[in-house]
Amino acid sequence: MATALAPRKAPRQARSRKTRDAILVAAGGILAREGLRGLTTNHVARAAGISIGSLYQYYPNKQAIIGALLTESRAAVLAGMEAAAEAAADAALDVVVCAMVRARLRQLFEQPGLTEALERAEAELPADQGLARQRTQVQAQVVAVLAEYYVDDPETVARDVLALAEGMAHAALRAGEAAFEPLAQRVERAVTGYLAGVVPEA
Amino acid sequence: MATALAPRKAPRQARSRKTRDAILVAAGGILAREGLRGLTTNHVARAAGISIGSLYQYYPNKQAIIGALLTESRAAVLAGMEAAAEAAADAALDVVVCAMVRARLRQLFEQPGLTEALERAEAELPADQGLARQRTQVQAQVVAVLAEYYVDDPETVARDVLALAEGMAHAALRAGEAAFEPLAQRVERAVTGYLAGVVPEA
Amino acid sequence: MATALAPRKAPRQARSRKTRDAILVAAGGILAREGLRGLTTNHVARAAGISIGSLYQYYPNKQAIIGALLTESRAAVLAGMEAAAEAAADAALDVVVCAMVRARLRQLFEQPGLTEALERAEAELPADQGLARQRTQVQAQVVAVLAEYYVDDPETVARDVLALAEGMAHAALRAGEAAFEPLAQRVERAVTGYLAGVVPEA
Amino acid sequence: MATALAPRKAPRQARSRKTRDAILVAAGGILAREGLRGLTTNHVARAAGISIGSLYQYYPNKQAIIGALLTESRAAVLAGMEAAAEAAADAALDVVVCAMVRARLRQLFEQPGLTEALERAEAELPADQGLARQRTQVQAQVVAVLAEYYVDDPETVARDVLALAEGMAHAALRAGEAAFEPLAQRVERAVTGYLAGVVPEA
DNA sequence: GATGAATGAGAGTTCATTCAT
DNA sequence: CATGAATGAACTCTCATTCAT
Repeated sequence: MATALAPRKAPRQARSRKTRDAILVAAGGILAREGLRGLTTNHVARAAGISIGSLYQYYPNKQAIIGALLTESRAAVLAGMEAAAEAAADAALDVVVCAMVRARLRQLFEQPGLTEALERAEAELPADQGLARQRTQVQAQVVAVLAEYYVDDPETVARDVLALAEGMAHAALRAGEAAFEPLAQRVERAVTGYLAGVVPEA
Repeated sequence: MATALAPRKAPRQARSRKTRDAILVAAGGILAREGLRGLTTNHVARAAGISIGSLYQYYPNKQAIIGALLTESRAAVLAGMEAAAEAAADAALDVVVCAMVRARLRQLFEQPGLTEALERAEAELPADQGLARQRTQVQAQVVAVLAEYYVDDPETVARDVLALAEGMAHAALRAGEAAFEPLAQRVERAVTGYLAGVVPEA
Repeated sequence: MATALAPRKAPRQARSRKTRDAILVAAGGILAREGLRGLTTNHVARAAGISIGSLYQYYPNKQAIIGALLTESRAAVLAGMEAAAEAAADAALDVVVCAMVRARLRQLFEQPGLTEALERAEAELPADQGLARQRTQVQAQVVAVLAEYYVDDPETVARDVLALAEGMAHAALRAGEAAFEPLAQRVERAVTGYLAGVVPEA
Repeated sequence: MATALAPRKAPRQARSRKTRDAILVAAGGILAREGLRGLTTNHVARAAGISIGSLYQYYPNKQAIIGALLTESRAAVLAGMEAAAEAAADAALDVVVCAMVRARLRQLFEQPGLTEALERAEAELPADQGLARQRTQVQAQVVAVLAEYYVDDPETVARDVLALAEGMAHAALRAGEAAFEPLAQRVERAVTGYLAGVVPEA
């Protein structure tokens, strides 16, 4: 009964995969530039250089496109954060967390506007289990690290850290900041300050 | 082409003002409960207990309603933050800033969902000068305080502080947190930590 | 979850009622002339001399229009058959039944094509309780009479009688027969013949 | 404008004929199960285990498939009725007619749903000469018998008899009757009764 | 011949907005 | 001023049909 959010056909052939990706790229661009209001299926199809019928061969409905965009976006964060966590393994807690946060920030900077628009879009979407799970996974990755350091209430801490970083990044991007490093350092200050009251004395 | 966002007529008469407010209350409730998707003009009119025709006597279009809601919301923050700043006058920088941030947080908690939905709505609206100015004013109030303490680049600092607080609050509310004080203290930790690297030794 | 088939608003004002009826008349005409394929909402609106938006103020969806048409059609049969049954009260069984059948036939002749098209349309519609109940009522009226005469298995008999009459009428109309009486008499012959093997000796 | 309803190529090769039949079987099944609404060309192709492109190699359009289904169905009736008529040759008029009617009923019972759906489908199709002729042939076969017995207006009688039988059968099937014989006997009663007023004393 | 990706006209439906009453 | 019926552009999605591979 719940609308399927899964893409429609597995892209076995190279051409198919290209079309599928072209749709996502087009949709992402529109979403970032014009917001959810501008994201009409016809508009996406035109921007992707395909017909509306083709679009619906790849995605069963508009939500599925947004869902795929979200999935892709979150997979990228997850991958980035995982890599960062591994690279910083065995460092102090705040160092590891900051590394993960940086990975997240980098993504926000690479697709300015898109991530924010996507999250706004998700809020307007009917609730979907798959998407909810994905949203949790990003946080869960931070939780895992925090747990290793015996941080109390790691869920809340992870949520706080990610939320403050994202909040700052969105505001900075909206204000026109283009440089990554200065923002990253300011975020790190906030994160470190926040964590100072959380880390057990070890 | 630029649609006027100003309300249509000055509410000189008491009845007019009441109707105007009823529209905003109805719209705000719907926005908080059902998101931008559920906010249709007919729906608002019905919820406000008036006809669709009357609604358009008070607001020239849907955007104007959202604009009024945003204006109202921001006026409340401004008032709250101003009061907080005065009450904490002459205290240490972080104390004053935290007091202002608390005022902001309190508003977010009082209308959970609405503020967030309102901001999402604003992002989807065509850019409007008036609203942009308002957004700046909230930040400007913090900037004014920071400047008194000779903080460097007060615009960025103000933006950062507000953004991290709002980010954390939204995440907490979405996660179902209902208690104000715990969140406020966590936010203060982040703000204080962030500010520590900013305050001149003076 | 099941699509509502009920009309949207009660037509209190005369104008409203007129529009509602105009929609049904237009839809009925199209259905009779062009079949379900030709029955598009835009087509109906145009034929009714209203805008598509207005159409949807009166009926929540296309099915509801078909449903209303069916309801109207069945109400007419029911009324006609009831009147016929009363007028023929106390007559012999076959006389009463034939009177009812005639009432049914008369309706089929008055709106040639429509009844048939409506039934075809109903078959393509998702099952709806309300409609199913209505369909039963026509038969139930015959059952009631048969029961009074102690006919065995009145449900089957009623179904048979109505079905043979309708089958003959549809075929006759499709073949271009325009005169009512000759057909009615042929149907009566079949009905009487059929009933002869059914009536208890009394 | 008049779309050709004839199949596209003569099935000279065995494989061709098999594919052609597979298409019809698939289409017939879908039509019986899901009605005209469910009968999409892509759906048929998938159910037949071929590609949509291949489907269009065998039938020039969707109507042609329905047309072929109707042709097949009617050929079967014709054959059945012819055999029945021969087997009952020289019997009394009503015996012969009833035998033919039984043949028709048997077909309806063998493919419950399909024949009815097929007839509904035909009514929604644009009028086609070929199909109209076929429809006449079934009737013509009864006419031929009636004529032998010097029945007056044999066309009308044939139409009536077939129509009442089909009407009763469709209603019975829709009501869930599964047994053939009881229905057949009821139909025979109606037919015999009807014919009683028709046969010349001769 | 077979395939299935691609096409696009057109269907159902919504909703901001207007205007006669 | 209030009402709410009416409007129609715009949106999502389907499906018969084509055509390059």
